[in-house]
Amino acid sequence: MDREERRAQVLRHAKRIFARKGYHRTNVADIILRARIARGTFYLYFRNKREIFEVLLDQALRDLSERIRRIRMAADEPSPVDQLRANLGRVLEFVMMERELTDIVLNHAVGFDREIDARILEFYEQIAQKIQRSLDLGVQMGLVRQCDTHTVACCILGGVKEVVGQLSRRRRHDTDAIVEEILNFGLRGVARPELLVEHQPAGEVTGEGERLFHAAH
Amino acid sequence: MDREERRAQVLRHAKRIFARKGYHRTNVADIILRARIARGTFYLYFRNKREIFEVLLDQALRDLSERIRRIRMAADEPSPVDQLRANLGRVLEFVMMERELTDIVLNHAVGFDREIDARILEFYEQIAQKIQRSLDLGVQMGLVRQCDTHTVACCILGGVKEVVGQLSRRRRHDTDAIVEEILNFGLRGVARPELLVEHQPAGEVTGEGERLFHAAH
Amino acid sequence: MDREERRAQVLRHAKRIFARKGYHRTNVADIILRARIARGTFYLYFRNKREIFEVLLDQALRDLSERIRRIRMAADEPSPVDQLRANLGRVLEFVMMERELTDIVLNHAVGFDREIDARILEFYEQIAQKIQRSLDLGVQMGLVRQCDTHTVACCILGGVKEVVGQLSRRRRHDTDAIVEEILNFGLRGVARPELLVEHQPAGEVTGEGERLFHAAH
Amino acid sequence: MDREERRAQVLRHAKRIFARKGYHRTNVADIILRARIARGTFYLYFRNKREIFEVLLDQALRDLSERIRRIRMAADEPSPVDQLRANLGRVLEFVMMERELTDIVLNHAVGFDREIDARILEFYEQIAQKIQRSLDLGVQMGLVRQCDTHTVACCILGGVKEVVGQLSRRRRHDTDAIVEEILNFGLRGVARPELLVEHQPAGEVTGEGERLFHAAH
DNA sequence: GATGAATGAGGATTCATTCAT
DNA sequence: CATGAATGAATCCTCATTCAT
Repeated sequence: MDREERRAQVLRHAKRIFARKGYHRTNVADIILRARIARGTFYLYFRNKREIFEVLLDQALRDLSERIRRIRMAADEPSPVDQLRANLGRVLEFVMMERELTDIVLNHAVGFDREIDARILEFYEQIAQKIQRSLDLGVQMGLVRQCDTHTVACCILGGVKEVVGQLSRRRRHDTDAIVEEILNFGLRGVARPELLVEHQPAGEVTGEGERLFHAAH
Repeated sequence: MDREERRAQVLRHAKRIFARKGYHRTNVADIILRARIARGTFYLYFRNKREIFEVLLDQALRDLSERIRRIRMAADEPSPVDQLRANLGRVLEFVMMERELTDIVLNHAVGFDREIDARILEFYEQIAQKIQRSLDLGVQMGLVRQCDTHTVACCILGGVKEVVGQLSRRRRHDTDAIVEEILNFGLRGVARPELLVEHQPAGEVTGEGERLFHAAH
Repeated sequence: MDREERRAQVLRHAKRIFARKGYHRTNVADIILRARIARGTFYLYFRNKREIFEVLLDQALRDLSERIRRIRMAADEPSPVDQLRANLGRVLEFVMMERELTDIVLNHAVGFDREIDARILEFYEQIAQKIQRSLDLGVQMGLVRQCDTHTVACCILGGVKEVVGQLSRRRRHDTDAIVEEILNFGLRGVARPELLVEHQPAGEVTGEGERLFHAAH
Repeated sequence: MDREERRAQVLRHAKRIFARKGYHRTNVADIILRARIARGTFYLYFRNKREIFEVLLDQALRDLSERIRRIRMAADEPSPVDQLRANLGRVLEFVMMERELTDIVLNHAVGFDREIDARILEFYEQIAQKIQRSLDLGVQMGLVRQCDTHTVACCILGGVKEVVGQLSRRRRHDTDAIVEEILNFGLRGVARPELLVEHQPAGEVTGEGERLFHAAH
């Protein structure tokens, strides 16, 4: 077997175990047992237990980072809302595909080690900043109401994290609806209220979302 | 020294250490060193390392639970929004007072042990349910828009958790403003849009919040 | 409460616990719990855990020693067989009365500590010697057949120990019959054969024992 | 070094130490020091301290059990007395070869742990039963006098145990004579008296044994 | 490269004994 | 005398990592 292939195989097994038991309760013994390799072989591919965990973590963080793209306001881009929707969709797609990695990022990598803690914190910090910058832009453009964009960005990030945690735990697959629900909640939370209702008949409830989401066009 | 006093003293020290280093990296040696007691003395007050952690965790969960009260609709109660505000205020007050416990609940108690994991999950689950029930009630009363209240409840819970995490990390104290910010974001996210803007001049932004928050009166 | 009385009370409780769990598995905590005294009080009456055990052991060894009397051949003494019978009877009486002490002497005091091991070994050694001397005397008097009296003495001692162990474990009380049985077995094992059968009709079996036991008169 | 070889080596050292100091006073440190292995290596071969002790105990009990064979009455078998002699010989051979194991079975395994206590008790119980069954058979065949075979079996077992204990402590090697002595004592203790003396001249003492022992032919 | 036996530092827990009140 | 909180040495066991084959 090719070196990279074997390494990937070990990573695959480790991922499942770390996700299930967390870093501390996972032994090297667990990993080599599942990966069907010898103790020494493990150390041929990874410097130590910590490294294999970091590789997995980095992989997840990098992938997630790529899935969350900056909102662009160019004329040839989709509407900001559509860009948000696409971001959210990609994140949830990752979650559904990589439940184990999600679990690791979300739960098992905190309170672990100064350095790794810091790395995760920084990752979330970056996302929060991306969100905050988008909000600031929205305010400038008259789409987002005046608010403490830092706190609101946290709220949004936290909301997504919590829903993501739920999803990774449950076997639900109706991600599109959930994306819509989060988007709806978040946008209403930040939108300037004038953009939400216009000449709307009392009973009609479902249609409004669509209007909001496309109001920026 | 009185028994309870001594026990509390040990707990106090353990709390700081667990918060800083997490359960696994904290030794009994660390705790007894800080608490200035002998090895055996520790085991006089706690069956084992796990127990002292559980005591701290339970203490936090119980305290937090008490701070989050069910929204009541009786005539002699404050408005629902005021009740929400009070809940949030009490939670943030706890966070500021008990940064270490907050840290433990938020970060260090997950991926630890099936049983403790389950206990924390259940705690959050209960809060999510409280939120969801409030939302359901709001929908019935025509205050909250039609939505997937489960997902939205998750979003709200997650938002609060994230902000709380931020707060426990930083030395900020403007909690009242933050409470207001979260409330504002959350309420707008769920309120029926008609309740948000009524005959409002375009420029006026700040006044609208107040109206919303007291709309239920 | 009087000092000696209290000491005796603690000893009584310790005896039961040592018998049931042995020295090593018995904690000072067990003893003070049962005796309803404080930790420090224990050390007021006994230097340490070992001492209380030794007191019990010595008590048992001394009592037993007194119950096993040297066989005397004076004209005004009962027959040697009756003296043996009386010895055995007294030993079994002790066993039935002091099951716990018996248990301690028999089982829980070996492999414990060089010194205590030696003391017990010496005790048994002394009894074996008493038996051996009696046998030697019997040989001289023409009652006992030629044999390796040391080995035979061991056999006899061991036989009694084993039966005693059985008795202390079970709730049987027919000690007299057992005394007779042991005596019968042992005497036949050592008696000169001529003394066992004399002009005896083939079928008669039960009577012979009596003749043997009183043959020395 | 081969796995089994290494394991055996550790067992060999542990055997000596357990025999000398007993279970409780023996540390794992003692064992690994003697066996010249690292702490962890010990736990590679044995789950814990208790297990290595049990392995040794079981080994002894199994070996001993195999050395004590049921007395068979078939025409092509040696005489019952010869079978007894062979059994005794094999037991004493074991004792001389495996003094340490003998010591463990005899002394260091009692009052240790409910389960192990029970196992040893059961072992002796089984031997006692074997003896008792042989006695019952002897009674049926008219070789053994009427008696409480249970008690007598205990006497015989105890006698052997005591002699065995003596042997394992001392450096004697004249086992054949001792076997003969025990046999002689035991057989006389149980034999029907008519079988012991027949037309025997007064002075002749040594010959009688032979006759008895071969009477069953 | 692959193996897995060996290592030993590290950490949790117990319990006999002391001593201030 | 009596108490029981405090002590800390002793001991078992785990597990990440190394290294000779």
